[in-house]
Amino acid sequence: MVRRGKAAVHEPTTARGQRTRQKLLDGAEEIFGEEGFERASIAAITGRAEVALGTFYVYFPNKQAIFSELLIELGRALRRRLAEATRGLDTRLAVEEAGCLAFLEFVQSHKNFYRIVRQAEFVDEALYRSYYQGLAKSYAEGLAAAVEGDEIADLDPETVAYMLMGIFDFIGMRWVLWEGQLPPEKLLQDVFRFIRGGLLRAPGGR
Amino acid sequence: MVRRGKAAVHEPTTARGQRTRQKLLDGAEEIFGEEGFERASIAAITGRAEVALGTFYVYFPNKQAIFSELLIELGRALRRRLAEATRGLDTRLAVEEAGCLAFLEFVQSHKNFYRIVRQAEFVDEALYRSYYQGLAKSYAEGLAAAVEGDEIADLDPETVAYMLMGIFDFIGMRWVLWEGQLPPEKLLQDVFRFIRGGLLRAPGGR
DNA sequence: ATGAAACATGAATCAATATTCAAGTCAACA
DNA sequence: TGTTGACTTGAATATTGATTCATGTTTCAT
Repeated sequence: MVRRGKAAVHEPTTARGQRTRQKLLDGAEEIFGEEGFERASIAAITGRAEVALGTFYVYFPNKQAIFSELLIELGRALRRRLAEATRGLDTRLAVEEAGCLAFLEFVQSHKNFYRIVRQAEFVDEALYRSYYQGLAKSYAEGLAAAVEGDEIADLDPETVAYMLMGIFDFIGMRWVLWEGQLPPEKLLQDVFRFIRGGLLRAPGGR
Repeated sequence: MVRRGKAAVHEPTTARGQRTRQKLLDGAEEIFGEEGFERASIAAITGRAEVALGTFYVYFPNKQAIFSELLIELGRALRRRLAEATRGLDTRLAVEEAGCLAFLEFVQSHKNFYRIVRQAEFVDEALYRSYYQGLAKSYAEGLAAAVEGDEIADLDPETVAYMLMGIFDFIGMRWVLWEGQLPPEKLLQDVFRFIRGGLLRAPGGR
């Protein structure tokens, strides 16, 4: 029999438990997004979730645990969405464009997404890195294949992955986060033109 | 006569005071970088600065004030450095390359820079935005001139500014922050090739 | 129907720390 | 050298909030 230092934190077995746990995750996403990790109090989270304070500790051992779970969940959801949005597209540029749009739309429907990811740098640095490393890795694989197939210029795939993530991140910040809307179509076209130019066989030396 | 709710927080008039205030700013940069705003305690800051706890409140009214001042200082220092590094260059692409390198080097010598900027989103959101908006504005002006002079493709300058900032930000994170070094020359060349491709007259429709 | 798991509750504990303040120390000038 | 304003000190205050726990309540298999 395993002895634990603390009361066991169990996965809920009943439907009621599942619901409560989910309410806590939802509340936490909102509160963390609004206040940031440190200023988010457990009381605020349970308040938003409409459960009592103590209930929190039935499902999570501490504040950091629910945050980390949230980050993992959001990362998974984003990647699922991206895979879905780009499935079956046959040119790399089409993948980029669809992926960019899906990303921006995802952010728009998870406004607290950015803020949670950024907090993560201070809350759970290892997880923060693996979030980006994971994204970059699968991104780079797709790019490497496109390089292989001579579809795009021969640039280091990981480097390109980080550049593209940076572009999307900042465009998302500027428009979705600050203005609450997708960038106007005209600007989105400029984003795509820029990326297209960068990915296609670029001019050689200076 | 102006009445204040609190004891006046004065700028130091003597050299000793100047030194002490600066020690506090330096200590704060380190501690904020290491711990993040919320977890950074005033005691830790004064400890690092080697002054007594109470001394802090002689120079700053509260924790947020020193943080904001730090962000403003760092922003200023970065822009000064960028202006210096790109002064006199005559092609836009040369400006981009020199600016990119100067940025990465700046980050390397101010390791806590990133973390402070990112914390800012939660500590002083207005200042955080104006930090990026200020950078983007002067960036966009340079780009607009290059578009005007038909040196680069006709893309929305502000959009391009955010894309480039995103690229630099992520490359800096991946290499300088995570590896503690500038990207290998080979990768830097790929970054420049990508940017060159994006900025030059990009292929039209798909 | 009923007893045992599961689940829910919120007052109490306990540590951390931002900020204040009353009492010193220093440096320079008259 | 005595005086004064500038500067420094660190103990005391006051609040906040994470976490615990003893006590109810609900669910459901039998």
